[in-house]
Amino acid sequence: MEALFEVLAEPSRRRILDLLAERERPVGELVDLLALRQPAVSKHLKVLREAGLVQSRTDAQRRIYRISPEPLRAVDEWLSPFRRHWAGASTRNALERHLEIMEGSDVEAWA
Amino acid sequence: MEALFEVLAEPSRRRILDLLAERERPVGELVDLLALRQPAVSKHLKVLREAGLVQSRTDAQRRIYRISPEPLRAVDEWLSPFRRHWAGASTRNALERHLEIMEGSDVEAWA
DNA sequence: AGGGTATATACCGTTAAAGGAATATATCCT
DNA sequence: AGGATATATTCCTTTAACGGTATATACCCT
Repeated sequence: MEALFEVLAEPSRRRILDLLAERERPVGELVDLLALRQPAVSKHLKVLREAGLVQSRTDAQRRIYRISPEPLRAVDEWLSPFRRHWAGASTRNALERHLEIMEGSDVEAWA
Repeated sequence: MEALFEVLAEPSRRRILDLLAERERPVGELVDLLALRQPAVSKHLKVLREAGLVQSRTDAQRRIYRISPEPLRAVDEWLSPFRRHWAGASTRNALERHLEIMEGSDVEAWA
């Protein structure tokens, strides 16, 4: 597996990214922080590495992982077309409400 | 299934969202545009509905679907900690893109 | 009422991801 | 060299997502 969104679909992998966004960490530290055994963490790290989301460097027997967030730009870009839609009720401005009314949107009809 | 990122992990579901970001569409139109049978499309739409990512309204026998992108804000927010790491000049571009799209955004307020 | 169209649901088979235990690999230290 | 530590890999089992076919449901029209 290596499709970006599928890599991010795994909660533990997102958690690892969150933890590495704070600071770089060795595998053992991630094992302590996640409710997973070391092999599971190593496997998630492998997936993240192959997706280009993390990098590792060697420190004696340890591998120190750090974030490599470049690929996340793709997620940001994918969101772009939706940003224009998600001006929600609290943030939508008067003009938008006005236009919506003038277009005759039947809000009730939408489940 | 209903965890947001897992919903988005499915390529066909993202494609549906892309298509609905352009305009609302009935199920049959999505079936024509995707390389999937109608039941598969309906199932993806169900998942998207339960995730709050689409809404449907009835038009005779047809169901017209449209985007309901509020949940995607969570993805945008999840990305926040990583934007700090998108180093260099392009970070500024991403920020500008972001602000540019947000309605009523006041650039001063982001200083 | 009955046939046609549009969509949803039920059921099934296939496939793959995820985690654990065991083991391999690499490095350190004495 | 040999043992200890840290991480990666292999193998196995379980679980669930996905797509297909068949069928149910809803609405239209004559």
